[in-house]
Amino acid sequence: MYSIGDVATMMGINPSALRFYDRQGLLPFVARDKAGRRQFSKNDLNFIEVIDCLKKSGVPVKDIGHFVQLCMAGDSTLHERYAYLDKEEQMLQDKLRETQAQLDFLRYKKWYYKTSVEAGTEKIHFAPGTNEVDPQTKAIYQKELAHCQNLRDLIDLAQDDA
Amino acid sequence: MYSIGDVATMMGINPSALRFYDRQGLLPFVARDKAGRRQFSKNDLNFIEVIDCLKKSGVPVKDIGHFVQLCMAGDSTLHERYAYLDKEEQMLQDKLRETQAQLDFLRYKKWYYKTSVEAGTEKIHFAPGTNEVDPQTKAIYQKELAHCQNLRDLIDLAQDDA
DNA sequence: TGTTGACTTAAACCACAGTTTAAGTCGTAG
DNA sequence: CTACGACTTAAACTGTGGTTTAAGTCAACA
Repeated sequence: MYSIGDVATMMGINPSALRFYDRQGLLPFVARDKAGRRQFSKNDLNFIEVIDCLKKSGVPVKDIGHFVQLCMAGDSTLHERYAYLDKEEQMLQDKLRETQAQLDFLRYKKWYYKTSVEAGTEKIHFAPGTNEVDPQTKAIYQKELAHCQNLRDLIDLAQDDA
Repeated sequence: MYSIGDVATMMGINPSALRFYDRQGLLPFVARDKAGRRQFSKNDLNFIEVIDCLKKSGVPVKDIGHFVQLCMAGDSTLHERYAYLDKEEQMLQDKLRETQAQLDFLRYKKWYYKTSVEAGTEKIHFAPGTNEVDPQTKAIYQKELAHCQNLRDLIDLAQDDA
């Protein structure tokens, strides 16, 4: 059995946060000693691992509470629990794709600034006679990207960025 | 030139959110017409694309404001802007790895529930004579994962999950 | 020449996810 | 036996990221 402080240390979660989760119905399984102190079992830690994973995946506290309720209800909710995790898997896969898209865009801008730094001015990307970025700039990057061997050569500034 | 409503529609951002970003100093470059209405240029949309990317990457509004200030300051900040995006690239790469780790864990739990549903009870994963998950359960999954051809066969329930 | 509809502002309001505070209860080590 | 540290609660507070409201301005169209 572990105290709330033990769990907080082991899981890297603030004790106040654990009490907050308890208040929100995420920890209905946690036992208490005679003095009313929370006593976490080894199995409780498995639960908290799931809760922590869902939390880090961006699932709202109240939704996690719903899942915990299903867990408390026994074998009749097994299918529903599976379906819930299946949905979350899809969410995470989407999130992974989105993050990748943001990374791709960020790398384009890194290239934009790498080449600007090398040229000493951002103007190399402006449409002639304006202070606006040439609409073709991104297409140029994408062409270079398609032809390049090593992404790092394309977007990383040599050494001196430290 | 585009109105705030045009931009909101094109970028999929609430007009109120755009005004909020402006108040927070994220849109100092936006022009106004005689009546005080915001007029967004094509180049402003490039900026908003960057802001939107950073926002979706989880960068706090005030940090984005700092980056925008650098952009306003001209060529002398090119290197700093590059370094900023380089740091954000690392952040996003870390985030990608974290999300992948959460996905891996979620898939373990999907397997846990798939096999439980197939058995009709969660008890197949409990240590004998207890109501606690056997500490070896995850190791069993990882062994099966290492040997399996197709992840979907391992963790997806046949058809009827619809 | 109204009267829409889209815009403007400041200020109030909201949800979410905790964190902090204040007051109190235990168990144990000196 | 008392003092300390770790725990308990309810309630107040915080920060972030907006959204909503109220009151007003303006351009264009019937």
